[in-house]
Amino acid sequence: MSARVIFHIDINAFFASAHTIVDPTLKNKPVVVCRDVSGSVITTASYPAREFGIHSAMPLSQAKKLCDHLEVVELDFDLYQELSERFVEIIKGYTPHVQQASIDEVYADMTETIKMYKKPLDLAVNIQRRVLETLKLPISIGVAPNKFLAKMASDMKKPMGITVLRKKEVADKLWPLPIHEMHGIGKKSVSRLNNLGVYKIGDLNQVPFDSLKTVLGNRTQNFIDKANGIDLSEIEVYSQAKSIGQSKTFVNPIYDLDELSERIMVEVLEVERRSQSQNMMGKTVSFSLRLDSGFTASRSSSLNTYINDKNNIYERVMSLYGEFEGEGGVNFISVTLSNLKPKDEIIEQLNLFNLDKTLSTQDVISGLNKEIQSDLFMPASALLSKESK
DNA sequence: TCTGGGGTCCTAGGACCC
DNA sequence: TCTGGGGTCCTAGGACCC
Repeated sequence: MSARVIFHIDINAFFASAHTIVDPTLKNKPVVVCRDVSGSVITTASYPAREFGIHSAMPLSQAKKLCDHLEVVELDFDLYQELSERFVEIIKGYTPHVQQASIDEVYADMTETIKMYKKPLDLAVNIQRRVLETLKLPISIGVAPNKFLAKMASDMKKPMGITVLRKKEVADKLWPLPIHEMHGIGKKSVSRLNNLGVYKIGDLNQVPFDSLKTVLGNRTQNFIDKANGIDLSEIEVYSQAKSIGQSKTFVNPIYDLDELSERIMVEVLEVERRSQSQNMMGKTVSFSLRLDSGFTASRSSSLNTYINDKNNIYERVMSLYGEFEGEGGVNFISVTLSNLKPKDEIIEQLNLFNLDKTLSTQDVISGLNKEIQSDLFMPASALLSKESK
């Protein structure tokens, strides 16, 4: 197998950059994106803001102390979503092998595309220029033989960077990096790895495998491989959502059951709207909460059928909440539908099961057949009693 | 020091089946 | 009745990422 050419493309300071497009007067100014209320924290800081030492996750109050002429803009997810889609479309103009990794980054397999350019770097420059011209968004590009190295490369030069990372450069460019910069290693793992004497990525080669395994578990070999520039994972073009969830944090804890029920319904309605607009149905409903005591917990339950309507989701959620009712004020709630499947596939399966009954697809969809209707559309209360038998 | 909201993946125990 | 192994699904919690 010949070497692949993988690009990791990342929009720089995406949310802040997005608002600069809408309001060009923000250009080159210290801008932070977050809710402008006391106690909020910064989601994204523009590069000029970063020069003041401001960064994401910093409390807004602290940022204002560091920069007295700081511009604060509110989050606008519709704007980000639209720009994100247009960004992905541009990249898909270069290759069909594109994986969207998050709202502001993609992986793209450019192995074939790159043959049409004199120098590999020309392609990266071309993409960077096109995204800047058409969307006014600055991007950084990492070019490498696999996804992991491409991701690490794109992080090395920001904003508007292009970084090529070859496998033979791993010892020079990857090993000296602090272990926390390794994608997939977070705070908890960093301190535990430090205890083993692992401070830099290269140190993963210096510690016995069994010691590393106490921290990294089954992924130990995977991390060691990555530290040595090996990553065989594929670009996943057709990835569909695995869960759809909505959550809300309350400034003032909620004690009143009626009010809480309403707040829960708000999240349920959003989950319904999003799953229906994506034509997805789910088998598992999860509910989690945090009490003002700091107690957090989650409960989930799986049905033997797929749902995506508010009544079923809500009844399930409320029965999951029942366990915690009266335990104290509620600070945070989250409603998630998972075990998802496209509605088309569910209908197809139902048709297969019911071939001998000569059902038409329309019968199934409109729920004319009572048996199917009972499973797909019965209220949650009925499902509950049915399952508890 | 958990601030906020959207996710994914892993772990470990239990139930159940062959 | 116990011994032994393999696999899947469910559930709760945790780590991590953007």
